[in-house]
Amino acid sequence: MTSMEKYRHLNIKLTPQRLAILGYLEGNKSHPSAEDIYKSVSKEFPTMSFATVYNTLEALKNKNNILELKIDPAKKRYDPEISPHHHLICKDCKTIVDIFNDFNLDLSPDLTDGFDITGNHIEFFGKCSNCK
Amino acid sequence: MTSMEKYRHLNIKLTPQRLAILGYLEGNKSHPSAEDIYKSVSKEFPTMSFATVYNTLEALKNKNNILELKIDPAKKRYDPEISPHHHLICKDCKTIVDIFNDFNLDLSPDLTDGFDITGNHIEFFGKCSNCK
DNA sequence: CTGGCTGCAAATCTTTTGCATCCTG
DNA sequence: CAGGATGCAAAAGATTTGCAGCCAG
Repeated sequence: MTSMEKYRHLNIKLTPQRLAILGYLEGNKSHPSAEDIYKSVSKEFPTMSFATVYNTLEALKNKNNILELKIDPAKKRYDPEISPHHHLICKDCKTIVDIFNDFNLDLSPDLTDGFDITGNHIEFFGKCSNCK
Repeated sequence: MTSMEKYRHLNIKLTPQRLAILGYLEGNKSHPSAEDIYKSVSKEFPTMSFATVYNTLEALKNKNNILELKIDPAKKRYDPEISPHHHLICKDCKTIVDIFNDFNLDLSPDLTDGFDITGNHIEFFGKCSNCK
């Protein structure tokens, strides 16, 4: 299957830049920032601009093909793993690891202040083996 | 008890500006941003600067007197409630509500990639009664 | 007294936007 | 061939920093 075929279902224009970004994200477990993506894809496309990176990330987010993570207050990070999961983050080096455990997080309605709850996400924090 | 006495244990210099910020935060459940704090305290101290707000928030964070929330990617928000709790956020208006439920979030060590886990935080998201 | 704090302004960093040109569908 | 995408540069926001003068302890 060509990459064009693989991503046709996204219904977005598949430019070479976008295919390069999609290729970089595919199976990527590093939870990269926009700058990480820019730096990597720039090697292949030296004229790549940040606007294109952000534009593409926005499009992919709207198509539910990636998640935008708020875990690092300094910058957004992106996750191509869209099945429900949680995250474990190193307080020192900000490494992020996926956690696929299933937890029961039901809330009794009297605690939810009238909200309709549509989802949840757990952030575990600690220190990774490298930083210990 | 004067506010001086109330905050002496923080072991930071208690300037009038800092006391005003502490007073604004005391019992505040709105999870304000630095700008919210600046706007409010500026009424009392028209020469207040953002540097002082950030400086004070940084000091309080280091003294474990407030939490810095990453819930809103656009800006940091601060929480004077430091006992362990979780948050419920409205995807539309970004209102944040505290959730004091206790959840069992143990992770088997084979999932934690060698991390020492020191804490966790659950973010519930949904739509508040106002935005529905 | 003196080291930490304040206020102001400039700098930094991430993300967004305007616009002319380009190219996918 | 039209509308969306690209690249560049400038703008926008939030946060940080440098520094001279100030004041709480």
